Amino acid sequence: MSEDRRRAVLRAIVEGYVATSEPVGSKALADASSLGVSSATIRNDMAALEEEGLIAQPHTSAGRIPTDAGYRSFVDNLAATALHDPHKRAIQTFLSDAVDLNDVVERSVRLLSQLTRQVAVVQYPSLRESAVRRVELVRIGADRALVVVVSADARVEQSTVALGEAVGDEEFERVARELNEASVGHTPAALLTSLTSWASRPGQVSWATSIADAVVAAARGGTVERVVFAGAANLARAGADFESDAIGSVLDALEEQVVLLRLLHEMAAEGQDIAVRIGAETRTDALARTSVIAAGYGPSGDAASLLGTLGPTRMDYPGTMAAVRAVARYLSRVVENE
Amino acid sequence: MSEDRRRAVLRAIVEGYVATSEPVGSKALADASSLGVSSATIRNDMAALEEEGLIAQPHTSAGRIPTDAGYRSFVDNLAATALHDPHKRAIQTFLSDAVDLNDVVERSVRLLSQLTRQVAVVQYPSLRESAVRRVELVRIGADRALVVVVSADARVEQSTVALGEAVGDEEFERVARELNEASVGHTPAALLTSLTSWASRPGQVSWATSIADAVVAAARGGTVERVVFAGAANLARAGADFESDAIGSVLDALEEQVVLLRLLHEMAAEGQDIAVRIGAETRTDALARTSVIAAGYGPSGDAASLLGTLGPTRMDYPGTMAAVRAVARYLSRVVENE
DNA sequence: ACCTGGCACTCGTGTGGCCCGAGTGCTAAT
DNA sequence: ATTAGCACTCGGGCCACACGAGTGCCAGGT
Repeated sequence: MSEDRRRAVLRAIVEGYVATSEPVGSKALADASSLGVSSATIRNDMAALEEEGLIAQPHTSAGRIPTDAGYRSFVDNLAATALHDPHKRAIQTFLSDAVDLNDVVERSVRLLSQLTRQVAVVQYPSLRESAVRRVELVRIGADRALVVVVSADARVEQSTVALGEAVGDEEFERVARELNEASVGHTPAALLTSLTSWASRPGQVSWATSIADAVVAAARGGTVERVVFAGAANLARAGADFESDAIGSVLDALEEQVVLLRLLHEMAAEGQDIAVRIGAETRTDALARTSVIAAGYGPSGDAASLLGTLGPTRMDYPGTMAAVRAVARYLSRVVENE
Repeated sequence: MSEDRRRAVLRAIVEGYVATSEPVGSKALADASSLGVSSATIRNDMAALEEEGLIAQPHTSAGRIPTDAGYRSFVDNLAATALHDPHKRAIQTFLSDAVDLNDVVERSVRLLSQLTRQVAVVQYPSLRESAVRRVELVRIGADRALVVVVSADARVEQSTVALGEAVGDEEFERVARELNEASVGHTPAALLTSLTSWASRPGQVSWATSIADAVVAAARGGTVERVVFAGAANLARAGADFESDAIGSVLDALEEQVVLLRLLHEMAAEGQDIAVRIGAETRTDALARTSVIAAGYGPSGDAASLLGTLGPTRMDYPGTMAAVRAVARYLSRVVENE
């Protein structure tokens, strides 16, 4: 009862079930697969695999399907698969046409959902450590101002501030100048101290604090975590794998962002180049029948943001992982050049 | 055979079917409803309604359900319904906490989807006619610049421009100053002429045209039409009304934006305060089994943007219409004050 | 002219019984 | 350790049947 063959049987079961979505039996395996043994032998192996909890049978007189643990074992014993060439080219052409960061993210998420035929998720690049390049103060009406913060990585964040009193032009200009002096070149962390001291300078205008707060918030703005997703339709298409109200729960979780972000963070913390959560491993009720595959991306080495896919546990893991890896790599490159 | 009673019967059928999602028969109507006639009479009316094409029976021995035309007639004969008080309050509290335009839109779409238990759609306010308030040019690297355009209605649009050559600081500053002089106060339309002449001024730097183009595009940027949606899960929940791959098509259409935008435009063109498209009236294959309810919103009188809901044709039209109307009204108010 | 009670008819759905075959586990032989 | 053979299980498909909801129509009443 060679250990190797048992792994091969498991792999064949996973692949068969993923391909047909029907439980696979020992006979079919013996006929179709390249393991040169009889169905009886395979049955013995299956019994062992079931003992280990890697496969299960839906009813007594049916074939076997992988359990979550079975998929896990399958994934862990997986050699990295190369992406198909046409897919590679698709990524290049798709992403190279993007005009700005939003567009890049938007395109990436669509692309990934098309490549994998799953729900794709891309977290906006988080720009924790980028310094402030410029702060602009623009008047709107007598007692309101628009704060625009441009960061070193070409992100623009904005917010409006109520000044609380009518302010004259010269004063406004002066404050704007001072504000720039106190802000430019600082990271969000440093900003906090430098602007607090600026705002509490003796004789400072009363609305300086509001402005300072707004600048700090805006500079941090890039840190506000957002995810975009695409391909929700693919969930519905894989309908056979869910009862229809389960689809609803999954969609809810997607819109809920928070849940998904927490999960992505946990996965990032594991520190591999690509992370896979299968079924209950997501530790999220709504996602109990789904798997999430995620990879980090970002400027060289610093994979601070995440992207990935979500789909039924019965999915093509090697192919999806290859696509996620590839898109993450290309996206890193694009972000770096921006 | 009074015309009035026939309308009442139709209304009762619609309401019954919407409530129970089961075909309603003559007996049930006679018992439950307040029309004081026997089931036989109702049967006659039903036969007439069926003749008119307003109702149909799924099989011979079943009750009747409304056709698209039946819903249409029902909606057309509808008096405006008031919104429930708790809902009214929900709208107020929900929207008054918003911090900026993005947030307002985001909150609105979620709110609307919760109120109606349908998919909600909000088009970003289109700001065609707002003048440029300020243009900022920021350097990124030696030969790239970030163009930030702030418009009078406090929108910020940005894009990056390749300059094509390394540019010195003083020159850069000078161009930035000139650019502002030539831009500020102009509407996008006026910008086009003023910036073209500026860029073709004798002795002008070679990259002036690229910059000018970027500014014009950014100023127009508010016109880029985008819709956001929320509540896709509600579609899945109403699963009984769709085969599961129909849900997929609808989700595709939602992500496809273009289709939806075209539809919303058509509806806006009809010029009522609220527009309803039922089933095939959407003239979109993917939406053949759904209805769309849309209303315009925007600064007083100028209802230039749209918002609405989308759901199965079997929906609560009066309630949904009331919610759409209410959110449109509140959103108009908010946008006006911004 | 309109409404109503009655009655025959249709047909979709739910139920129970049946068989078939895929797939298994076990055992004995190689 | 592998294989062939065999008895066994059980889910799904099929058929027949009865039930009942709902209809259409007609004749009689107001």
